[in-house]
Amino acid sequence: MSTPQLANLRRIAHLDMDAFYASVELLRYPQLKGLPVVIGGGRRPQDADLKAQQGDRPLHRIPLAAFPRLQGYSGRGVITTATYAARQFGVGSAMGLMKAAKLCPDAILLPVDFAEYRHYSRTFKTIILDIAPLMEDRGIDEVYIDFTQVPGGQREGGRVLARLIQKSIFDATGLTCSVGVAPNKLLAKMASEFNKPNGIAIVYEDDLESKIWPLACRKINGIGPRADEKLQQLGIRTIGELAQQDVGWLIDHFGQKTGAWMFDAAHGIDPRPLVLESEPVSISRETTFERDLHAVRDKAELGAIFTRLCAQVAQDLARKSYVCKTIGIKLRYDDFKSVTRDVTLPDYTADAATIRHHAGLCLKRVPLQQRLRLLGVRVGSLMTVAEHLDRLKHKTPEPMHAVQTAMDLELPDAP
DNA sequence: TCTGGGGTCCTAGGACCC
DNA sequence: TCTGGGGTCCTAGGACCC
Repeated sequence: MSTPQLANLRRIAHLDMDAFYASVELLRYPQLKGLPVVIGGGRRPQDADLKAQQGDRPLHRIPLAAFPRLQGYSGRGVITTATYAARQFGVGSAMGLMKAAKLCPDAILLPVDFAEYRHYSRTFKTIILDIAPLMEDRGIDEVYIDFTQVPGGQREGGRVLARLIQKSIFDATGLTCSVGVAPNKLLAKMASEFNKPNGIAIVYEDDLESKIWPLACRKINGIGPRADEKLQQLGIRTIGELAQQDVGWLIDHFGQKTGAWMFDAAHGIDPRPLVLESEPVSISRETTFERDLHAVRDKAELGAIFTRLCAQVAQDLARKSYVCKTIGIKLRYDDFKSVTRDVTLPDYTADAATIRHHAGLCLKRVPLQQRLRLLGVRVGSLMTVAEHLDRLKHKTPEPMHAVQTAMDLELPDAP
């Protein structure tokens, strides 16, 4: 059979699990189906015990009068996710618990259980990889998938394969997801929002004007609240309006890189390939205190937290088999302003005491009169332990400029 | 009753080198 | 002595995303 091979259209899918955390919780507490449920809250040491005791019974309702203090919440928690029933009330992620309680007093609050979500995350990604091997991991509940060369990936513009993946995930987990399929990641990401939940949307190049241009600029992945506000001040609200602008004018207002990118994005152009694997750039731990702390008056408490954060970072490095060369801190004052300080060492390390020492020196470089609400420890300039050992073994005293200098010095002797 | 935690990438200035 | 230009690394801050 020598059927002429039709040129395959590039078909990129974006898959987004629907209300992921909440849906996982509904698997555990099916009696909450249809009710407004929010996931989030502060850290509560007793949550694990509560969960064990209560079994499949729902936990707390907010606000229950004196919520949150009586229930042990710090009052500083935010909503991580909400069921669609809760979203009807205007409750959404990143919202403070107190505000959520006002908007939807009958919502049921569940504490987050990352171990459980990670389990389901691994499960659905494994299912996808079995069907379509080119997948970019975009976090716990999102992926991009290249449909282009997958058998059936071109049928109905990708709809058939999207349906197969949806069904496979649902059959294995009971979870639903939404899929957008388009010529590139940018458009696929937008398309996956079109028919939520449990929807599929197919976008072709020719759909740009009808399906993309009417959308708000904010729908472009990469245009956040700040850029959106600036665009609005310039009188630009929709992607279509953005597309009408002169690229030079956009560059004047947003800089070379961002301006040119915005112009391309508004025209549906996105050349980014899928990133199938990547190495971490940094590892960090941070915590918001139950109450604002003062560097002097709460020295002991702060010191203990600081040391614990460093130990956690060191543990993370060890668990992931990395060493680091840059050590830094982040703190947030009671007025919510943040500062960072970091230092790059001559040698790599993964040692908790070393991290604690240099993080401590960083802390000394920062004003500490004001109360603090958050402290964080971060390490960067990472290298895998394997590569680090390898370099030590081969004694490559890396600095390339030194090598270059040596070569330069030899040049006059060359024939 | 303000605003979590874990990341990535970009910008911009200064140091330092060629 | 002055001028210039490119490149890399380091540091601080900020936008954005999940």
